[in-house]
Amino acid sequence: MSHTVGVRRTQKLRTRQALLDAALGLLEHQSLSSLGLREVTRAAGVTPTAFYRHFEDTAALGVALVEEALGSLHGMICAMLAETEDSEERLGRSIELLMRHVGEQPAHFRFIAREQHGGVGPVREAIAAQLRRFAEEVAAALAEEPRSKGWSDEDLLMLGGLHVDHMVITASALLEAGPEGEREVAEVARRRLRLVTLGRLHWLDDANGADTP
Amino acid sequence: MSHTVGVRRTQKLRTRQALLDAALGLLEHQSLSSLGLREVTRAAGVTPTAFYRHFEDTAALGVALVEEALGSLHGMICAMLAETEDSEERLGRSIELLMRHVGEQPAHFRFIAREQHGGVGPVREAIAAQLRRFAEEVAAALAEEPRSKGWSDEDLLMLGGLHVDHMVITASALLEAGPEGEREVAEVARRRLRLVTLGRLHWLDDANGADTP
DNA sequence: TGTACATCAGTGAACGCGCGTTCACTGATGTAC
DNA sequence: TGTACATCAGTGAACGCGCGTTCACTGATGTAC
Repeated sequence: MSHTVGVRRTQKLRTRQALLDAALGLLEHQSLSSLGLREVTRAAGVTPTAFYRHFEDTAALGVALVEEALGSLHGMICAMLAETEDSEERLGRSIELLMRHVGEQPAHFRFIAREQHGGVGPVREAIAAQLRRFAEEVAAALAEEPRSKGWSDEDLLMLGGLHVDHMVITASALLEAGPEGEREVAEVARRRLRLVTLGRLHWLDDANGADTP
Repeated sequence: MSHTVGVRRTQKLRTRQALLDAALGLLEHQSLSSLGLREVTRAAGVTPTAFYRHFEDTAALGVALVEEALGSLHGMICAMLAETEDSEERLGRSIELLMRHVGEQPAHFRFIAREQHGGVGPVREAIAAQLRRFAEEVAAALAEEPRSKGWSDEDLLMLGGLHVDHMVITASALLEAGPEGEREVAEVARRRLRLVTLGRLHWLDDANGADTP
């Protein structure tokens, strides 16, 4: 047992995680571009200099947080797709699923919503790239359904993106509303989703891309 | 001519405007929660202490910026409603209108998109209140249309909110895309809008609120 | 297994800097008579 | 119209503070023989 799976490596990862957790907590009430390095290390219980063993600066930490947060988002989307075959009832389920995930990982969703259009370029780009990937996954899942017959890849991607954007907006609205306003936000989100689904059903009736009167 | 419309008042307003303009410029590459008071006064060409003659702190300046930015947004929405009676063709026009406004006032749209979910509570609330008002205006305008017959106020508000959110998202995407990606973003936005409009046409066909199989 | 050396995560002191805020001030603008 | 006083937008010096970053360090963990 020359190295019991690397005590040093383990401890280093533990500290790194403490930094990420501390940062995520602090980001509940401010945005990344105002997050201080010393503030994070103080909350994590290490010296300021230790920070540099893990990240170049707070922007790099932000990018790492994107990876982490979108892990939970990805889990959420997979669960959504597994439960959903797009009937009205399951559509309601997907909102409930989102509510549960937001309740369990509020900080992750808040971080994504806040930094999606935030002031730190690299983080914004990382989020955009991941959300695009999610939109593609949703589009691929939608393509499997019978009612997507005749749909172009382009239109499926458009629809996937619409669902992803709607998810982020709804998550943010749920966080903003708090427990008391939750049900109302969910109800409106459900109706929006129903509207989109109705549009989807009639997408091919119409001349589609045309601007006929 | 004891007071030629108030030289003092005029000059004060000029300085105030200089502070707002300077801040809006600086906010292109950062978010409000990291904007410094000295940074703003430096860019505006006054001493740091002069700031306090106009705003209590940078958060208050942010709230003032919301008022200003949403003036141009409001103009945009009125123009949209004036040109729009919801035919497919006019729907395309509304996107072009948005592109023009975003091109003319990029800083205002960027500010709203960035701070809508940003780290400064009072600003977030001010934006939310104004966007809700806009959603109501859009809902009221939609209510006037013949094809809104049978729609409940609740559903009209839901649709208005969907359009407002879509507008903000599209504006942000246009800014992110820059001149070269602009047309593609506009095309996707147009298709999303068409999907929503199709859903709207068939909203009452369906049992509406029901979860029938 | 035991020893001698290398690695490196985290420390603690020190630095220069820009921050937000206070204060007493100045001098142009406004007001009263 | 002219004069004497009040107002107040903007000044400039000063403050204490926390920031990001540097540096030489310590001592537990890892490695080679």
